[in-house]
Amino acid sequence: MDRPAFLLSSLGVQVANEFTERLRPLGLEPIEFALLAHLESAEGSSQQTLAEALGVHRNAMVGLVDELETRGLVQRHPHPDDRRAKALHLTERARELVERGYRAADEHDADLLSTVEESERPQLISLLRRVAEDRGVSPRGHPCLTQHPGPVKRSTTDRADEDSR
Amino acid sequence: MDRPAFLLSSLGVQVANEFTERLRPLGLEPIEFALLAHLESAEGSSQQTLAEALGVHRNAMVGLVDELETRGLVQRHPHPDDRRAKALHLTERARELVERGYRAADEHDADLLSTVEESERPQLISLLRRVAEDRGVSPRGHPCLTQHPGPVKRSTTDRADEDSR
DNA sequence: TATTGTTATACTCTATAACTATA
DNA sequence: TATAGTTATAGAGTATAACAATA
Repeated sequence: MDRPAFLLSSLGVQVANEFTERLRPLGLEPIEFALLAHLESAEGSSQQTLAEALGVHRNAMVGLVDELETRGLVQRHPHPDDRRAKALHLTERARELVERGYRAADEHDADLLSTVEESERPQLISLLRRVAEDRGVSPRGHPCLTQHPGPVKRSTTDRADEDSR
Repeated sequence: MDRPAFLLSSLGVQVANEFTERLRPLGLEPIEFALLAHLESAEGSSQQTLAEALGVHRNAMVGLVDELETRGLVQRHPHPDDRRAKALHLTERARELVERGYRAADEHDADLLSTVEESERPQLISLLRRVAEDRGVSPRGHPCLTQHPGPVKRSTTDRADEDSR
């Protein structure tokens, strides 16, 4: 099966699964790593803001933060500008985990490229980036694995014009 | 984010979602198309055999076949060699759908490659195939979208060596 | 009146076990 | 005793709606 679409999607799922496995020893799910990593460069964000950045619903963010707070990785502080909101902060332990997560990602990348000639790597990356940009790939996370596919616009009137059945 | 792993996984999920959308007008889910397409080249297979080929559990296969049978796309005949088994057969309508599905896949592939120079396409495909082969990507379907991730080997003793919490 | 965080509920999916009829 | 297909049930995950506090 040399179809580009087939290759890309099965390879993509495989790679996402591999990353999940590399994160497992750190005790992090991909969405949790994404949350912590994003928070690291936006310390003090509100849950709402973070939720939008990660593409999860604010209701789901509650449970996510609950879990990470229980594990001592994030803290909810009062938000300086808005008394309704919580300002999220990373703990020292979380910062270490994020660093280890990035290192895992580096190792993963190196492993992925190991079969590709050094000289071909820039081209592969540039081709992938070009295709991804062309399709407007959102720089979010791994919707597949993080199980936050977003509202699947399949409202009432859908399935209307299907021709089987 | 130019990490190969990140590019590959987000692009893969995107591409898989696009294919799902292209299949929608045919009234087929990816797993259903996979089932019909596979059956086309293995007419008369038992549910068990097909289930293994597609990477779904035999229990799940029942509902899948039920649905397709209701829609008049597959038929359960008595299996010539084994009275316990059902021999699955495609209807004429299903054959047309499979052809349209393949055509949708062709269009999708063409669209994917439209931003890539004609001269670069063979190399892109060969690179992807090389990486995929190196990782032992199973030639199955789109586990992500078909929602059949298989048993997630996360047995009792798992999560033992996690270091957070 | 709108927004932030929260909780509760309903819904969808899937994994498991158990049953039957055959082998 | 094992296997093919089936069914039922429980569990996980997610989406939706509704609420209190604040803007």
